[in-house]
Amino acid sequence: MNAEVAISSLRQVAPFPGLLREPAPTLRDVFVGKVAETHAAGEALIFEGDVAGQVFEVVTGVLRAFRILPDGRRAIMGFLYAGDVIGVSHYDRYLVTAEAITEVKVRRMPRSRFFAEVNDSQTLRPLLFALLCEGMTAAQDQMLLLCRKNAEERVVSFLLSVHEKSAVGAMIELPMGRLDMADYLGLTIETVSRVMTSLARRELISTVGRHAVNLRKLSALRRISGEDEGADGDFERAATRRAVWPQ
Amino acid sequence: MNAEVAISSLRQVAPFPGLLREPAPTLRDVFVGKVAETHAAGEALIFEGDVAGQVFEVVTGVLRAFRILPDGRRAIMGFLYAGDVIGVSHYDRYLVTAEAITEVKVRRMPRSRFFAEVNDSQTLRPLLFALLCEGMTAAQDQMLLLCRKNAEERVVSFLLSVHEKSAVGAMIELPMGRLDMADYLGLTIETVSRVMTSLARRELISTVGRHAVNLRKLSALRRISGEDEGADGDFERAATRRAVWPQ
DNA sequence: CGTCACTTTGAAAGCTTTCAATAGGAGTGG
DNA sequence: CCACTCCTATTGAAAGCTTTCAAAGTGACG
Repeated sequence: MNAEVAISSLRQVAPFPGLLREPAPTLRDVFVGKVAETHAAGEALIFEGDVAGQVFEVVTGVLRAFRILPDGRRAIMGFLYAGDVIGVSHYDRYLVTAEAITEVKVRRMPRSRFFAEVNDSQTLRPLLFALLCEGMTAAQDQMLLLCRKNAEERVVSFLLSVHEKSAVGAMIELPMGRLDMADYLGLTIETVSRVMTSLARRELISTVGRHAVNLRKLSALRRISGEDEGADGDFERAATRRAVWPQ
Repeated sequence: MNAEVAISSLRQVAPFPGLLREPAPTLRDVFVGKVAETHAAGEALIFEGDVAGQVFEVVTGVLRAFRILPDGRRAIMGFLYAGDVIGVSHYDRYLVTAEAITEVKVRRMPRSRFFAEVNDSQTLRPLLFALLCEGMTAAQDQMLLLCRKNAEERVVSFLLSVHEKSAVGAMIELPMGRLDMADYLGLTIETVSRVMTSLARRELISTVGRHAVNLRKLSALRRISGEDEGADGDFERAATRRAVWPQ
């Protein structure tokens, strides 16, 4: 498990993950020596609006980070996996609530110490910078998805992104429930369910229980996701749909 | 104009802008001495996918930063105002295309030098960090908007966010066209237009030409935006709409 | 003052949501 | 170990909001 974690963490930072074999420094190095604490599924580690005193590193398990509108509507900003860090911001309050989806193990440290250590280290600093850039890129991908993709494209894009994170053949795990997926993709639970059913009926995927999916036709799924260049697809439509962009 | 710019730039960085009176260091200090270049409306400064060799600082004017799906659908990730910086990332390619909406003046420098200078400066480094955090927060606000708000809430939220950036009474300027607003808010141009018309008919706003709006009833608009706590509103609905969140 | 591009408005269609009911899984207790 | 119960997921039908298609209106600019 630890090796897997290290690899996934590496990929976030190294431009060419395949080229790296020996252990490279990662942000998680700041947390060495801290004891890992365990939280049960459903527990919240931090609450939106609370004073942001601590920074956490996910060692094991998956969390959801979300914000809630006053009337109760929830939007999940992202899912946190091993190697991810929560609570990094220059605001004095947490911007999201982070809740365990599965049982999780995390290590924590005071935010002030975290920043001091990272700031003093010539090797750690670029890693924090890279982490923030990764986060920004993920956020932009998500904005593109929410802004311009339909329900099927959203679900397929999500499945593929999970696949990229944890590529073990064509099998992916979905620790989160359908409601989490819906609140992440800007859909309702029913729509997510319908899309999944439809994909399965077309044999593009097959569900294995509620929390695992077999991506049976990856290339077809990539085409559906909306981000495929359509190498074999119709070039015409792509060129004529919208006149590139207005001046 | 310069004074205005400095103020808006300060707000982005200082936790308590009201407390600062004398010139504080800002990221733009890196660009002093660089000549400002002018670009006409419609011109692109950087292209998504191009090698990211340069970092730009907006001196004057407004730009749009966007990504495009293979079939031509466009999503605007954000609008860039004076004091904003483009091209900062640890990827070697630009992630977005940045196009001038109005005539703009920018200052540029090689990315490598930008990073070297920021990295060497004890005062500049936290400013870059703050900039990234600001960007992350804006992205999360946008994800919440795109994920869970309806058309009217989106448009009103946008108008209010512009108002916060450039509060000059109740008047705001919208240098971008309706299509830009639509591609930023995940709507169509027609829907944006309809919402604007509806708001005007209800006298919550009044449009002044195409590029200026008078926010006539700010508190009502805040209530509509979806983010209002509803101090005077019905507390019941907020509490019962969704059972907080599922375990 | 005419042209062109952008915006507004209308009507119909479509996709997603809402409401409702059934089905399925996981955990608990007998 | 199996039955029961509860929570989550799936499915169906109708409603609703936004989009699409189409046309008229408005403003900027040469």
